[in-house]
Amino acid sequence: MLWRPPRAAGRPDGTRIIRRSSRATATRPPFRSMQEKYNPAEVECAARAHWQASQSFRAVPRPGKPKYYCLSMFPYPSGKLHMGHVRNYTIGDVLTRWHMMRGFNVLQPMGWDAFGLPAENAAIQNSVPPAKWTDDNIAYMKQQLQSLGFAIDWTRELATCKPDYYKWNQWLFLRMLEMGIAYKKTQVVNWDPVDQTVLANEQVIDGRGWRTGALVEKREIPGYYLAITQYADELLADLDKLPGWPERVRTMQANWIGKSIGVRFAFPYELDGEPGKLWLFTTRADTIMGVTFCAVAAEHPLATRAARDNPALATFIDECRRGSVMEADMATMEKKGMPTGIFVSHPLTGEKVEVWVGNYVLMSYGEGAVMAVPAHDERDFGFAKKYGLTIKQVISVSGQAFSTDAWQEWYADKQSGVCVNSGKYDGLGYAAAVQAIAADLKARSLGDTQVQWRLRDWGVSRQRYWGCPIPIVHCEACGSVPVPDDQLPVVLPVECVPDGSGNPLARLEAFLACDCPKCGKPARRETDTMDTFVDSSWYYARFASKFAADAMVDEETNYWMPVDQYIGGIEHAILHLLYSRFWSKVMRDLKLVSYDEPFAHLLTQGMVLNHIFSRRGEKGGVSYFAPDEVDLAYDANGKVTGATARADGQPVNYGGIGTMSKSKRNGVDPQSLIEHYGADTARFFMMFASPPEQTLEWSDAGVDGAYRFLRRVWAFGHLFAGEIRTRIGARQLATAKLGATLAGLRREIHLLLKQANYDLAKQQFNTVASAAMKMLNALEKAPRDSALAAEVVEEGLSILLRTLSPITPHIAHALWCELGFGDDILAAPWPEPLGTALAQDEIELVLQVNGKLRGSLRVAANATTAQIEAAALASETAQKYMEGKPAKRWWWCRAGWSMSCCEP
RNA sequence: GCCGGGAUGGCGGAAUCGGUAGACGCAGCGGACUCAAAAUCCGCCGCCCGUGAGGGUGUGGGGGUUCGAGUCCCCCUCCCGGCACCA
Repeated sequence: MLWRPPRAAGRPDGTRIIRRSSRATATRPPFRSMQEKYNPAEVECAARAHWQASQSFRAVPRPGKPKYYCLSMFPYPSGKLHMGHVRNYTIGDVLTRWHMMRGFNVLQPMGWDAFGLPAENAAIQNSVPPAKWTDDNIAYMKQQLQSLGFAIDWTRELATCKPDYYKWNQWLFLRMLEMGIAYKKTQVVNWDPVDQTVLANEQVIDGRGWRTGALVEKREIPGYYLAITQYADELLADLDKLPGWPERVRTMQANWIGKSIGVRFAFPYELDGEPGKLWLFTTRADTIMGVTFCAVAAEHPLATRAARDNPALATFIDECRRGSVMEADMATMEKKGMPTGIFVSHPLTGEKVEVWVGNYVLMSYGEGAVMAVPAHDERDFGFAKKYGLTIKQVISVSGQAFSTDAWQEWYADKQSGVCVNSGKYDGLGYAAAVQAIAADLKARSLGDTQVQWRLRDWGVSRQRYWGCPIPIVHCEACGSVPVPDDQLPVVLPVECVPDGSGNPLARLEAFLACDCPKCGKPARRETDTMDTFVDSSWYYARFASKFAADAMVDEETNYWMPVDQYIGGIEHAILHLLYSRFWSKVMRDLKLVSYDEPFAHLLTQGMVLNHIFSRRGEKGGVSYFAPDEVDLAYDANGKVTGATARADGQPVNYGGIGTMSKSKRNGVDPQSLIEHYGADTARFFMMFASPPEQTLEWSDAGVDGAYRFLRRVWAFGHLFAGEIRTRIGARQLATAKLGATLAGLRREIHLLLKQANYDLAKQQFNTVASAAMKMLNALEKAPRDSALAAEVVEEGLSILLRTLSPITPHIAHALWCELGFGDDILAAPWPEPLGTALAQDEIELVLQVNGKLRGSLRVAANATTAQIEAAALASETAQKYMEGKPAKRWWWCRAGWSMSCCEP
């Protein structure tokens, strides 16, 4: 869809900015024709028309210019833009435009993460096909994005729900099957027994299905996995290749991958006359002599066997099946267990150890069994206390007394403990004990050291309709057969309307029926679709490519990739970013791309919050009030003392601050903001209110302040055009000697510019906005009575407009043209502070005595240390606070100012 | 529960390498302009004591290092993100 101005104002050719007054002033220079009042709608319309006409954001490879690929996480088309999007994309746009002005060849694309659950929920609610709902949302949100003036190359737009995109999900999945990376095994899912359907974790509320209220069960079904663990070593090691990522994200990923070296070993047993081995893994082999029981998962073969002739245990195992599969729930739920009556032998002592079934042991993790050392593991300790099991101390820390009464932190200490009650291992520390015990287990062929990863393989099968079909055909004779490349894509039918009771694909004969690619006989298609994280694992590479019909990516990808700056929410710190890194490495191993890591620099932006107001209803329910439906009362200090609903004047409760959400009614619609104030105000407030990585609190008053500032910028431009600019004669600023006032003003502007440039490099945009405000404050107070003064102001204004332009591009563009600085501010060079402007004759020093601030001192900028010390000692401050004693020590701090100190 | 992060006036936040805490903005208070209002402009604004000059105190709480700590170290509290099927 082509860009269309939302209103009729302005001309699409973009050659002139303001039309209304142009007839009366047609013969004057353009800067004299500008309107006195800031009219954001006109200004923004015209600026966008200019960018559209000159194809300003079309990105093509240009050898010889440094490239900059700036990518914001693409949105899920949920209906309309929310403030989080506005914030995310404004950050990206500021970086994009800043780099454009600094001579980079910039690519900033945009697209749609278009498969996912909300489309199915909307279908259930409104009986709209997910495809239609999604397409409508994309059209609306695209128009919203365009009205915000982002410097996006829309020729590269893509949506992951379109066959020309997801074909390549399927194609790469088939390559992964060939490589042995994709494979099939059972997975545990949430099962709603009433709707007979698999539920997502978010559809399980307090252990019940969201629609039916039925108790959710765990169910094992087959599914496809991607062996991300084959890349675990590289994913961990390559974190060191990402210095442009926040330290905390790298730490989170490293912990998630979770490399640990431990011991995998077995407890031998004999059951039903057959010998067997209970395998398990531990990182605390040094405590092996303290094992008093073992625990297995409810689905473990030993548990199943024991339940055969133990109805109580069978009931307990059944109970374990109910409940959520989420790790957070598993970790916080009450630990329960039951003995199986089966005993295994301790691999080193031969002692009999009983096997229990524990609801906290996961079959899908490790071997589905754990050794229990109640004395040195907090969870085992609680479990043993609850069921009266033996607690045997085998680690001691000198000076600490062990007691089974209560758990103490040091019981689990690896650093300072040594083995006790452990026979030949007594006295050994952690590392030595693990080594000795592993060697002994190996000698008995009952175990060995093993590297263990916390990271699990990525289950990609989803029993849902609105996703990318998994390209597999099920044939009675041939089994699961991959769809041949020349039959791709397997197209998802777009007319289905899910109703919440299972996947509609499973009932759609037109989709299901097919011929087996191998034997040609009638067969059935796989109805599972792929996790939507697959879609978002490689979209950045497609953006950088020419969208070829016959290739996943082409050569151009290697020009733009890796992404120089990736921007998105901190909530994606682990899964999306890890999956993308993994997918990139697979593509690299297939020689599709030439990079190891997809994202060179990462900026994780904080969430957008707003105030929450509520009132408890007569029946006990809580109703929420939107912030604009509430009046606040203040005390004399400006502190909020209460709130009342505008509708009825009755008090409402202030519920603090929280993420914007529909249910709390505290969301702010970007659309109304844009219509009311314009995109520049929205963008400026977003950048000014807090630094990108922190949460941002919404404030209507703050938005007003941003709007007020932009009006002042406009008014100053008008003043400059009418009064100041006419004073400028022969250009003399480069050579003239400025008086103290003008030199001070010029120095202030250049100092602010220096700070703004520093902060841009740090990606701290709130202080860039604040520097622009300070520049305007200085310019408004500036003398303007001479040609030289006018020239200083002109220079300052040109710096201000350029500093502002990445944040508020429309108004900066309009004023730049109107005031005669040039045709296109995007083509103007980014300003740099001048040494001559920053120089000063005198500097102010601060005096501290014993670390306390006591006074200040002005000295010549070129004064020597000795001169400054002499002046400091002679100062009133020294007389008063040093009581005539000589300074014992001096400290000199940062350049530009310093301080001194004496000790008593 | 585990992993990661955060806490500075009435509010959002600033303080670049351990060196003037509170820049900039919002809210509030006082004033100018106006018939009036809006808009705009000027001034004040951490807390306590003091008429004032000035003094003390202060960056979630407790301890420590240092001439000097919002910043570094240890302990604690509260809040937020993630926990593998929300995206």
